[in-house]
Amino acid sequence: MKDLSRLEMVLKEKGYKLTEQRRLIIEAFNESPGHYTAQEIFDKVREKLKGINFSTIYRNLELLSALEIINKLYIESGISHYELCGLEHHHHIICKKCGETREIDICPYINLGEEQLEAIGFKATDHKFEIYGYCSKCSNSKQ
Amino acid sequence: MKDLSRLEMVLKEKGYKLTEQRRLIIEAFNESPGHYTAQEIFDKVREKLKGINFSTIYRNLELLSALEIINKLYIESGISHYELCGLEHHHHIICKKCGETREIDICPYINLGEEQLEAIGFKATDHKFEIYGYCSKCSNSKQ
DNA sequence: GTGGGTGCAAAATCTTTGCAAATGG
DNA sequence: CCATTTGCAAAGATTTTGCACCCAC
Repeated sequence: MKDLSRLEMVLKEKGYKLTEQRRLIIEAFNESPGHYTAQEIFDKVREKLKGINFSTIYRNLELLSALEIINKLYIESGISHYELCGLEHHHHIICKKCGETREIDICPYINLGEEQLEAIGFKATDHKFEIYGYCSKCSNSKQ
Repeated sequence: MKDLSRLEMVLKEKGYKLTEQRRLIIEAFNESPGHYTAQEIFDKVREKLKGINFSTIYRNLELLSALEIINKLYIESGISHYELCGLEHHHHIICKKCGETREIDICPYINLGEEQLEAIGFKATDHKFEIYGYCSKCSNSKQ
């Protein structure tokens, strides 16, 4: 369990308040590492605070992304996923058939020459690497 | 301009028909390389076939993705983008402030050891690499 | 107290689906 | 011909917004 002091600090610093709802949203992420949709976070938080509203979830996921407390991922289809920042850095492999997503700890960014980015004045802060294919279950029964 | 023979073949092979709508969708991609939203493709095609319907666009973008004629990208927020397959292989850098997307020809996959994938029986077919950060315009005026 | 935050309801946006009519092979 | 495809209309899913009330500071 990650402590909440950093969260409190970042919020206060920028003039945001530490509400019950915000604490519970972070808590939801803390309880099990991984990436979740807004819906999943909503469900988790509602177990503890039944009155919570969907718009509160969205507003805060957006805020927490802007504050770089969580990361917004665009893994699948049209649904945004979110994960806590500062987890061990990882990427994803995604099965094109069954949709299963797994984490891998290969990170190609390390070996990357950044000359091309520097040349155009781009300041990289973050990156995403995803490998698509067929998992062991699906590559056998592949159509 | 890419010729359409490959498209025709792939469609026929699987029992799909080469309709005016499908030709125009591919034509829209061919006219200028890049990644487009369903809306953008709809607008482009409608210039030539005013009766075309949005659901036709979506159904065919989905079909063409499944046939690996186009690629579905999840670059920004909740909006799917599509691009022709078989363009020179490239990846994207995306400005977190203004949303500008540029192509880069860095590909980290080449240097990648695949042992970890082989170990779990994952057959990779495809990958995506995206770098987020601030473009030269935005990194100056960054808040 | 006061400005930011929340719940609620409603709308906006993006995408999918069912069905009858049209059409490509 | 006839299975596939389309247009249309409607619904579904996800996300955003306006507003009155509430609460953390």
